Amino acid sequence: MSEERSVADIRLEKVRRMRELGHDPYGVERFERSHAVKSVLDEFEALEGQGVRLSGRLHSMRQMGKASFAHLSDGEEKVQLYFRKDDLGEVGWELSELLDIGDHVGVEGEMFRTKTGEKSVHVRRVVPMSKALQVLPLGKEKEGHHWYGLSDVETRYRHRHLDLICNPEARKRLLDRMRLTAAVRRFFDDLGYLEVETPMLQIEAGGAAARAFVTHYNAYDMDVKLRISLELYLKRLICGDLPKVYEIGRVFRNEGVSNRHSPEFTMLEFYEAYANLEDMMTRVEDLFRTVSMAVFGSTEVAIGDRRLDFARPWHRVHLLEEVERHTGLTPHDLSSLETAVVEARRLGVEDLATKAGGHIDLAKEKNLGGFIEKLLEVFVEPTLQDPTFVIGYPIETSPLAKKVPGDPSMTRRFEGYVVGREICNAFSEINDPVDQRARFEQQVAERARGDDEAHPMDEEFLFALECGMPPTGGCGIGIDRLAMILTGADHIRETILFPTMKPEH
RNA sequence: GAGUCGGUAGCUCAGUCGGUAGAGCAACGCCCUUUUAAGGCGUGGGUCCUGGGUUCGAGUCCCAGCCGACUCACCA
Repeated sequence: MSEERSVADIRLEKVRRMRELGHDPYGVERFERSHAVKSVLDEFEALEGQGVRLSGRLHSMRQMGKASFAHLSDGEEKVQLYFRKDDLGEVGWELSELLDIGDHVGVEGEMFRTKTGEKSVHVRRVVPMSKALQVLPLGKEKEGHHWYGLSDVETRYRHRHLDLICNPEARKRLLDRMRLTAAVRRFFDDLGYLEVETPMLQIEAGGAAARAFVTHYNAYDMDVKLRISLELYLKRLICGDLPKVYEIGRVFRNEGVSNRHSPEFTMLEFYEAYANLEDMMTRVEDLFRTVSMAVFGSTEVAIGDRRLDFARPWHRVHLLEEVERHTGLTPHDLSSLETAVVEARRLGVEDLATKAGGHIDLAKEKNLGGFIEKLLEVFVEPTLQDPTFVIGYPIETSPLAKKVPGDPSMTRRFEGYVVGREICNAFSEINDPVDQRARFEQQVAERARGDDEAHPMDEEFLFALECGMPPTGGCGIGIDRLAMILTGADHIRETILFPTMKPEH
């Protein structure tokens, strides 16, 4: 017995047999189809009895003597194929008998309905175009139930092609994400923005508070870092009198992973000269409306158990007012870390945080700005279900944003929230080189005190500012998270084709 | 980084008290010219994640490690 033959051996034998019959599946270079599968189903009434040419992958097979049935998928829809020995001739029939689930084929035949009413192709010619040497997790299904599939998430991420073949929901979500990116591009192109590309390898990675990946540049024998944001180079282009620029690109942050964090993720940043914070809000509102229309065909999107309508303007609230509303801490209480901690103790903020499902340890708070953002995160964020802009962020955590006139502790910065999740970060950019230098110096001092995520000094950027930058509004949006929210994904990896994974062994 | 849970056939999973490794789908052979979870008869298939240990005997118990999931911490 030859029971030790592997599936691959058996299928390679079938390839040899096909070649003996005069057809080399791997020799085929092209096959011109007349229709997409979806269109032969949609236009069936007009096509019934007409010849069609289709191509795709076999998802199921039912052989029954001198006839057989199969389902062909072109990635979008599936249609049934009907093979009959009498109609295919000896060679054609034998070729069809050598087919397996997973093979790519082209077929020629006419549309008809079977006894049970299924729209099908009565195949007159079959052209095998590649053989699946591996067993694919495909097979039988009926009315939503299926007797195959790939649910192990590790396998789905490591072998994403199998996920794309077998799991229509995963496939749709990933495709939606790609269409979303395309819609974002179209949005900015239509507004007259210029799409640019800036360096990924940098001597010092700046523009955000994060740890960078380090790699080595052999030619210059020096270590370089992978970018953690797009910000500083894009603003240097604003300084170069490119008044509207955007970039969609990968940034890298050497930090922990979670369902909302991937070490490499796709950032959108856009900058517009002579525009301010309020203009950026308008841009974000327009962007969400346009993108949801382009991807989902509606400005109304169901997210979890909520229906959001991006046709409506977003709520606008002020950070300190919201914090006061939820904690009782007044702007005056929050004028210094010391008084803030005293007042927070008096109000029992730690217990309130626990009740709200968060955690605050007053003894651990190091600076006022960080504490305020912590309060925002624990008490305010969960309440921001409808699209909302939170305006006015503390200066310590906003080293690239203009100060609020008359209030040197606050900046002209906002973040946008949807279903309690932060989705964008924007500000009126600092264009005063003296102010910017002072902010960097503050950051460098933080770094010296052990904060390895503080911004480094960037003399090149400062030089550009010194040459004159117009007033500018800027905004950053994490594309993966945007896709997560809009497609209802519970893990960021569901929106990334090939998420970072440790090697299997 | 910490805690909890998981890893058994190509896929989805079961495996009792420690006693010969199981099912469905997929695969292979035969029959079957409108089936659709096609059907009938038959067959093969395992590094039970890895390495140690306990035991007459380990998929099962113990220890260590690897990979993953979830929760938490940092971050967007």
